[in-house]
Amino acid sequence: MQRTAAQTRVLDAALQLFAQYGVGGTSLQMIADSIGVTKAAVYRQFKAKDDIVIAATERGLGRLEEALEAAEAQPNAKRARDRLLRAVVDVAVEDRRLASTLQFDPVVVGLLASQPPFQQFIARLYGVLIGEAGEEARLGAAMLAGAIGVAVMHPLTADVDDDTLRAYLLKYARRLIT
Amino acid sequence: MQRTAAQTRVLDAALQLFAQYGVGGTSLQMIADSIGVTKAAVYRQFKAKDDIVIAATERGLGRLEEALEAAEAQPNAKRARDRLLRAVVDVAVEDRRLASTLQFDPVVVGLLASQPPFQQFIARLYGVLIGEAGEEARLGAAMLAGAIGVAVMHPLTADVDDDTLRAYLLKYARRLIT
DNA sequence: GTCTATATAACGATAGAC
DNA sequence: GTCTATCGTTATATAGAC
Repeated sequence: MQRTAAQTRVLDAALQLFAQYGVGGTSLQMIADSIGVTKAAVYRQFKAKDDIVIAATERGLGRLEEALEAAEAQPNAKRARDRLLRAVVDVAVEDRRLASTLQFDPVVVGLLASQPPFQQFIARLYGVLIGEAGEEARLGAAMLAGAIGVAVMHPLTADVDDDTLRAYLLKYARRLIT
Repeated sequence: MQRTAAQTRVLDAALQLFAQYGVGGTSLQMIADSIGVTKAAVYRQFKAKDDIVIAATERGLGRLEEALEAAEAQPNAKRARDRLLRAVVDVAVEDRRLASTLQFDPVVVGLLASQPPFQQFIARLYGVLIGEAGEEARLGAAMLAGAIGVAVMHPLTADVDDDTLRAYLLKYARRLIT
């Protein structure tokens, strides 16, 4: 989806506020104030608050789309999984706060559950990461999702630089899904 | 803190709604309706919504208090850590949805950050789990927190029974902090 | 402890001028 | 694309009777 400059400004401000206050704790007034316009100007770009949440999520997950397609085209399952895992870690580290907002915010979770395209995307992601595997593999994947999402924004890791964080995450992540 | 029966009814209803809709998405009207009384009756028990959130969190973390004290009294650091880890996993599994609400809800996180007693409790918890260790141990602990919190409520693990979940969580958890 | 009723503020969202 | 002004709803919270 191609966004105008005004829409991009709204999304940038919204994502920052969502990460800090949660989606439910972020009002359109706060978004408008943060950009320096009125609420009406924001509504001109997105006709409802839900649309802002959805667009923000699309932008966040969009960065994984390319990596997912590449992984699905890779015939070697183990290699596909490893490359996708690397992409997931990259995105999470690069956008530390966004990662946990999208994964854990109750409003985002509830909204995404009602949007089939998102469910399908997530299903494809896990399909590559754990295949059609059994109980133990599913549990490992669930722990992996939480481990990455939380580790990148946890106070304990706030002073860890990106490269180090990436390296450790990959190392431990492989322990969880191998 | 000793609670009256009326206060307990409020907390029970609040926790269930918090887990389902998030704290920000749960109004006092919803809590009152769920109990079958009016808002005014709820305000009689807790003078503000924040107080309900704090009391609910206290009750959730209170179940770890005893285990934490026992662990701190244990001279063998490795054994102390393992016993505390077991208690954390037990509480998380037993109250699957509550665990992630308390850890990840933006409102809870923001509110707890302004309550020194909670910060101290969390610091004590991590103190036993990772000691005064370095970067890698801190990162392992952060991943561990996310892994447990997410795994117990993830759709991928919804059909895994408690005993199996506990066993797997302990097994993988030890891979993260050893 | 619970009720009715209300104060006050903020929310999401829209109309219409510029 | 942004503004002022406003609608209708819901939120937190309180006063006072029973």
